[in-house]
Amino acid sequence: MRKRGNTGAKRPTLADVAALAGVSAITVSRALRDPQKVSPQLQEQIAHAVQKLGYAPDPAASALASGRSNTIGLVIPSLTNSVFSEVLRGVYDALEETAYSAQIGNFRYAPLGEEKLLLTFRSQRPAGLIVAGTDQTAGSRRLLEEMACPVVQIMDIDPDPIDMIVGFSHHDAGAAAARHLVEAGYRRIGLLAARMDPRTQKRAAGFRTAAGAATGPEREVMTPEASTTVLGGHMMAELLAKAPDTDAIFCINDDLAAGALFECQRRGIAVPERMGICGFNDLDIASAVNPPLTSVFTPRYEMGRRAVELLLARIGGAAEGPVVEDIGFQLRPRGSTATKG
Amino acid sequence: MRKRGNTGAKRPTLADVAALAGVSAITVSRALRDPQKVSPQLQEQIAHAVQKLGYAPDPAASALASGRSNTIGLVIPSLTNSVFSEVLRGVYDALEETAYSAQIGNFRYAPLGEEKLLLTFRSQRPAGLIVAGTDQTAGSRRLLEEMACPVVQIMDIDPDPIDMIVGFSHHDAGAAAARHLVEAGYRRIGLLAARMDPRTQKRAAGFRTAAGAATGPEREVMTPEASTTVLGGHMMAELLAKAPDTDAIFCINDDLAAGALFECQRRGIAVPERMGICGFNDLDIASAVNPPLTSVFTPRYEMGRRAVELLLARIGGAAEGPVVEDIGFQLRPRGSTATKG
DNA sequence: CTGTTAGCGCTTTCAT
DNA sequence: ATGAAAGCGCTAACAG
Repeated sequence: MRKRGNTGAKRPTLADVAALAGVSAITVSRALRDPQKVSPQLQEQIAHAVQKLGYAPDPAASALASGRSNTIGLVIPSLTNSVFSEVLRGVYDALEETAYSAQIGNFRYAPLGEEKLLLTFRSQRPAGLIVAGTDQTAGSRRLLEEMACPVVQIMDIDPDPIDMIVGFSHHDAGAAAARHLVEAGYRRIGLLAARMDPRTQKRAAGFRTAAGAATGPEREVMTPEASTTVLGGHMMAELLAKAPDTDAIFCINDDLAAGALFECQRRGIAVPERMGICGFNDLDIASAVNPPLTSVFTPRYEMGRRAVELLLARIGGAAEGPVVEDIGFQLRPRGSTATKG
Repeated sequence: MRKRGNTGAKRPTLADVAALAGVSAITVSRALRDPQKVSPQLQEQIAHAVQKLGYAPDPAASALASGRSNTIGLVIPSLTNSVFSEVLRGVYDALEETAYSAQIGNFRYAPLGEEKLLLTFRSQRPAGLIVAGTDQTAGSRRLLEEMACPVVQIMDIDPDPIDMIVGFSHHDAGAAAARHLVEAGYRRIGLLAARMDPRTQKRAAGFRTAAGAATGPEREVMTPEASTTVLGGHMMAELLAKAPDTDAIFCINDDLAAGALFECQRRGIAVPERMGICGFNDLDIASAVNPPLTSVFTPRYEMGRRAVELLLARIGGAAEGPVVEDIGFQLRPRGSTATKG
């Protein structure tokens, strides 16, 4: 067995490229970062030398010398949640072909995890930061305010962002779901909520406000557990045990909603006639089941993309000052809440 | 509005800590990286100074000086695929509390994307690399072989790994599904496959071999599209159109399988009596639907964890030499293939 | 166990 | 438009 690893040949440096191109290192550096500052003549020679040597800049050296990295930090509470994987996709897509790359920090909903991550990120001198939500701890908020780079909050909206924000109102979204169910004729509406993070709570609060007398604490089933489809089934069962006359439910996300639907099928409870179901996020599964689930679409991919765009604009010199973008949501009525009787 | 960013106060450096603790910089460096090399006395003073100044090491400077970073690179073809998000979770969990952090490279199934990513990673001098699959291009394979760090391939198994490998045989897994369906009494078995990556193809090949005369090309529906539950429904419809007498299907993953089940429900096709369904991966959805779906469980989270463990062991000095770990899979029979009549 | 000396590869002045 | 010198913050190698 051959020994692994590039034991010989040191990787080429700027100096090597410079020597081969017959210029100085700094000229190569410029040609690579800001080509217009170098004559076309030299650009050509340099490009040739880079090509020939297979030169790739050392990001560590660059970061050290310049005091900033090409990293965009992304701070999220979960990796598995499909909501965040869509955001991630948007972020990565928007970063494609730019000089920047993403670094994901996952604090797994740990109370002090976010602060710890921000400390780590700070030492990396990121070019920009994207953080989920508006409910940072005081410590996190201070860290973010003092960060020497632009910051975008996503997933939620707030008139007083740390720096920039792009998201939507979870309160309004919950309220929209409630109004839809009431308009569809349901009068005893339950609530299924898992993973009680701040945004979940806001949706729940909006729902309660708008549903008014059509709902009540006796029709709520909540758990701190992460939501899964299986869990949705269990929670539906629990709700039916404690409030059997419930005629509709708002589920804080589509996994739960799908699970609730399956539980209804098992029990022979007709959806939407005997039980209306409204989910949240409009995942793929929502439109695939029978009947398809009414859900509230949220622009997750777009939020990721947009956050990066805002960052890049600011890095590129856009004026400082708060930016607040409400990206909206969209109630999508489907068979699971088709007007009652 | 206050100007954002830490405009004043430069961040403290090793030298600042050293001065405050009354020692030299290198001693601080050692105390932080390898405490046993420093007397308890000085450790204390240094810890105190670090605390007081809020010192955090600069990873760029460290990487530049030492010639290696604390980054573990992860090269995967997709971020949205729930299979990879579980792997990610395993990787992040295993990295927790270590000095290393993950850097995700997503090449989105682009033909030359992987090579491009590896080039980028190489310039970062990663501490280790995790790559999905065994079907690298010749260029990627060469890059990986020459990488000056340990490399783990995951998701698949191969007797001749680049360096280390942990995964399972997709061929065998596909074969196991086929045998199960045949043993359950099905005789005209179809195949639904999307996103035809190398592992998908191996599962399909294993399925065909083991199903023998119980399947055939006329019962296969394939597409390069990414698989979704909605797509599973469409593909089921297509299969029923071209081979109406099909009595069971193997779906290359659970999203497809769930979609196929829903399509059967829409058409009043009884599962498992008139149509058996076997999925793949054993996602949460598989056990939540009605009837629950037979599926092949794959240890995705565990693969992510184990890959990191192998890397850390090697970094920590474990002997060189190929490592091949077959982590297995597990057929989980459920209602959707309950023995036929 | 602790310190000194050099330098990692790049970018920032400041000249020319 | 190009270059020379200096140094970013840390660690390797060698002393003591």
